[in-house]
Amino acid sequence: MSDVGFPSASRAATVVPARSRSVAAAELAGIPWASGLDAVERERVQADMRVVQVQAGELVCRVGRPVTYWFGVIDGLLKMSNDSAVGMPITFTGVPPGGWFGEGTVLKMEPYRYNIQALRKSLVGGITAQTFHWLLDRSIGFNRFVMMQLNERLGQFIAAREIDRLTDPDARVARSLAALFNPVLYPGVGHLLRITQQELGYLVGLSRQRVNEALQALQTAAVIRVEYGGVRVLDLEALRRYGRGA
DNA sequence: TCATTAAATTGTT
DNA sequence: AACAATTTAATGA
Repeated sequence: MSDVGFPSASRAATVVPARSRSVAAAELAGIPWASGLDAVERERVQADMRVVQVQAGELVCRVGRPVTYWFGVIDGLLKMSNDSAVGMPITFTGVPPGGWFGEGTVLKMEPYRYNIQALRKSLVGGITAQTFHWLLDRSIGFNRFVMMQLNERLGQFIAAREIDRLTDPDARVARSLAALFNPVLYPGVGHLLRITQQELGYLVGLSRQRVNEALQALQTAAVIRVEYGGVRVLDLEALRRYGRGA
């Protein structure tokens, strides 16, 4: 449960040996919002971006910590827990590859409002808040990405509240999966989401057995296909509507 | 590259 | 929660 090796302004750089590295140009091309940048912007981002591998259970950022980076999942799976400082945890959201988060807090330069922890060994990238703002000031494509991101996430939170009220476990699993397959928020996922049934159970709040049962039902309904270590979506629209009227 | 072994994940009780 | 079956990853010839 230690912090990751992003050099936070105050201490981490001295406590944790630099586990972060820079990115190659080829890797940068795989990052969703990087394709819309011009050469100058891309160069600065490449110089600024740090990539670090986090182990399962490690915290990427903690509530109340000063904002230093805008983060994104390059590979793996993170869990965003939106718990209040003292109270009970409120919502759990999975963050699959292609997901970038924290722009709300980076924008306002407020402390982080969530805990983000790795559900499995993951590769996380980040750019500094300074570079984030620099991009906002000059790249229209970047602005468009962030705007889409904010808008889409709003929809996600509304959907998440609805999922919490659902009683049918199959429907809960279906909707949660649909959220993870969101092509706007998580362009890195594609049609095959790498997630174990154990991890899914942890996100949805169900036992692994029940998740397995739900996945089988969804597969029978020809909405998804269950694969080893992952789920393939066959009909995203049907997955979103599952448990409601067709 | 292939065969063997260990580890992870799944399906079932 | 425990178990067996299956799939993947790691290892070494």
